[in-house]
Amino acid sequence: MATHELFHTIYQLSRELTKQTNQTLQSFGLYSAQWAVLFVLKEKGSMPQSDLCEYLAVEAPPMTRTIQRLMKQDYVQQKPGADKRVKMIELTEKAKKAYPEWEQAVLSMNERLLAGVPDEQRMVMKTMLASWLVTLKGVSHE
Amino acid sequence: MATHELFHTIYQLSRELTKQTNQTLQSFGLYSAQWAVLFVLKEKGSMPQSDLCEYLAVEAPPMTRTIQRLMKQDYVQQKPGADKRVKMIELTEKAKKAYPEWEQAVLSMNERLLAGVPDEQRMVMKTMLASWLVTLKGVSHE
DNA sequence: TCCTATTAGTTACTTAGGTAACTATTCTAT
DNA sequence: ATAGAATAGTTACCTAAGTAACTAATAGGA
Repeated sequence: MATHELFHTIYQLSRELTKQTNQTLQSFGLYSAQWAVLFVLKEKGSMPQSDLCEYLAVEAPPMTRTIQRLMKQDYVQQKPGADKRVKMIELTEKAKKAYPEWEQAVLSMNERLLAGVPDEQRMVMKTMLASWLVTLKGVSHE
Repeated sequence: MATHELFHTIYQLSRELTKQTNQTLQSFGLYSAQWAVLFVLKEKGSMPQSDLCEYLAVEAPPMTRTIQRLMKQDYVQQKPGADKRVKMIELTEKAKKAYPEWEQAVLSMNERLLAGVPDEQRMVMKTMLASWLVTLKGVSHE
């Protein structure tokens, strides 16, 4: 098969989805990378910065930057952990209050972007891509 | 469905594929964005810079940068078009000579990364993602 | 014809992620 | 108990894409 096309399509999709997410979040003064962090913190609660990296599969430096910006906006705060190296990250009250509005905007955007795709296809894509990603990470990890 | 997961997976996949591509091209002194341009020029021949943008769905500024770097490496040259605004871009002899080696490296990488995925699934993914991308672009275009 | 709108490309600045090199802790093995 | 390895996080610098604002050239309409 022409593997080029598959790779190219995934790349294009990723960029388009990020662009749309940024547009959606623009009115809240947020960007996609920040949203990803806020989403995880909402789901999982307080956690070390390194866990955020692992969860989002992002290296430490970009995470440092994203968190510093979220702190500047008072959406996130850090508390020293028992281990003096780690910084525990958690949502502020301000963020918790604003969160539902953000979530609603993102969810309705997701629905709009997937409007033409039947639920079955969404599931198939999600399953195939996720399992491929797992093997992909596994291969390069060995 | 949990649309978050699908979007997240696509984003992760895109980043992993780009990273692997960069690693593969590293020994040739090339990066993924440059390779994309070289690939299109090889397939389509000489074309205006704006056509390259359209083909790769990239805005003009990043394309300017990528091409300037490719010119510095003597892999690409620009010739003025009949319209004095346009710059026609084409591969140099040096690039044409080196191309097969690059292509071979990328193709074998693609096969390696897709090793665990049966051909049927590759086709299904490609088809679904491509058609989704088209509708996605169409929606935001209107 | 000439004035306006459009198009091609560049420059400046932004978000976003990556690697390398570094500091400061903590863990481990002798 | 301590020296060396591993871990958490930061800083500096890289590729990469985006928008806004700009220049230069072309196209189109009054």
